[in-house]
Amino acid sequence: MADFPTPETRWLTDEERTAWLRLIAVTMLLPSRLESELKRDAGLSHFEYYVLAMISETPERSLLLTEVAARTNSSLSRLSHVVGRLEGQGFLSRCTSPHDGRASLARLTEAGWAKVVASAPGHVEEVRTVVFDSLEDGQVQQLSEICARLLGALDPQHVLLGLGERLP
Amino acid sequence: MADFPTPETRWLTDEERTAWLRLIAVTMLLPSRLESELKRDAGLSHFEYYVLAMISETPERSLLLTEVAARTNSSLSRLSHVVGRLEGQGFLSRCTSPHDGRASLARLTEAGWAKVVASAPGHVEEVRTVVFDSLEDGQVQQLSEICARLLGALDPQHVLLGLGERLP
DNA sequence: AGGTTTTAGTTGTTGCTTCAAGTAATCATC
DNA sequence: GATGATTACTTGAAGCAACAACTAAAACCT
Repeated sequence: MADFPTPETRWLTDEERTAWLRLIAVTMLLPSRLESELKRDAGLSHFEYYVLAMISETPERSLLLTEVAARTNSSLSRLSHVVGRLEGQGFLSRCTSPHDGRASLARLTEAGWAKVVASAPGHVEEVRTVVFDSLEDGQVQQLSEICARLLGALDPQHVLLGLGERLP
Repeated sequence: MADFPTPETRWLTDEERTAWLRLIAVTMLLPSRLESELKRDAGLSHFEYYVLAMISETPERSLLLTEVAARTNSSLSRLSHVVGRLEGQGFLSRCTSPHDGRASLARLTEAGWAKVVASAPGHVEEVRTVVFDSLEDGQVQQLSEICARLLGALDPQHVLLGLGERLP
């Protein structure tokens, strides 16, 4: 659209272009692969699994919705709908935070915990087959470092990795 | 679910786990970043842009829907809806293939070509800021190689890169 | 204390995606 | 050269996500 005032487009080199096409292909295929594996084996969407798994890793097996939303890069609206569904299926329950009347905690039920325990191995196996089995030893470290740098641009506060607030 | 016959889950090492969390964060954030940039600057979804851009790169500025679907990892159904919309906006037109009465060609209109020309620089700039400006020189090559390996598992036929059929 | 602002979450609408079913042209086979 | 199978797409219904508008609690600010 507004193409004129721009000094000059810095087009991609061939090397960059190839890397880009491959990266974009990965970001298209990887989510849908995980999606269908989880749907088939656990009856959950990847997002639903991710929410349950994240809550399951806390000591109390409960998390503030705001916190879940931040760590999953989801809007509170989306999360509210999804948590409503998961609650309807009996995997978690909502209760108002004792410290803050606005906030609600999502707490895993026994069924929810069981669901995670049952689904995790298959999911990890899938991750292993798709990602790590394909890579040489050194490449895991390389991938990690590269993604860390990309996240520096995509998520400067590192909210998604749950490191949002590291107190001073 | 069926968790028993599995020999033993091969859990992720710490290094792998970190790499995995970062990779998954990237696959969550990168698409939505491109999505909002394109929506804002060009009024297109990333998928719509990708379809137009892919067609624009052919000599005739036209492609079979099947081919587009394969290269974008989209179902024909999804593509049919999207192409319908893009046609409604005047960015492309459909016509039946002369060689195969079942197949249809999507051909860019002048407006469609203009749209791609207008949107591409901003999009490339965004890609550069988010991805390549963050990386050291060697890392572009590393990323490219790593993604190529992942695609080996995700897309063994390399359909997405448009290399599906290399005739004998 | 009172009023504004910010934060946390919910709800409803709109639109895109997926899924299932259907049509029509072509290929394959006998 | 008819019949069955496959391929290429279309269509309609259902579900999920994005967006906007709303409620309510807490924090902030004199």
